[in-house]
Amino acid sequence: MKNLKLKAARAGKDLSQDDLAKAAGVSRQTISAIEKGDYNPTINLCINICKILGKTLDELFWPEE
Amino acid sequence: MKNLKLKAARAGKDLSQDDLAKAAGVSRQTISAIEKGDYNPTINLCINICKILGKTLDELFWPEE
DNA sequence: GAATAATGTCAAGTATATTTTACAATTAAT
DNA sequence: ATTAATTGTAAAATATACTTGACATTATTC
Repeated sequence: MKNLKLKAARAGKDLSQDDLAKAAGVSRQTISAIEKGDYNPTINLCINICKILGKTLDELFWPEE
Repeated sequence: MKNLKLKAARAGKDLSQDDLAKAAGVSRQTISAIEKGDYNPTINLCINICKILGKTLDELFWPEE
């Protein structure tokens, strides 16, 4: 399941995957994979991404029903 | 930094580390290490733990100031 | 106070998150 | 239509989450 909330939040800050990756200190592929939804990032990375995008864990990473 | 919120939530459900570990499908050492704070679990595991304990990511895993 | 349950911790192994490099596909700008 | 920027994706390597097994220590309970 894709993470569209992350994609939207990133777009809302006008950041490319590469911009966000650099800000979060990971590779672009990692951001791409998280948005694509086929993997399971660590919570510290999620927290880092949330802080950069001004969102909370629940807003970006809590699964829909 | 210890995760005391997790420890408290677990105690609130009267579960041992081993009980929670089994419910979450991980080893007791993993739960111990998360509570002790010296590592960085995956978000899927965090979500799983939250569901078992009836809490949200923000309640258990968002860092204090 | 002995026995049992719960927890801390360590070392060695396995699974998997993440990187690097690289190229193809799509979108936006000129 | 071309160029540049953004994104999808894949293979091989590296870092690290997580397991297993084992023992020590701290509560609990009898």
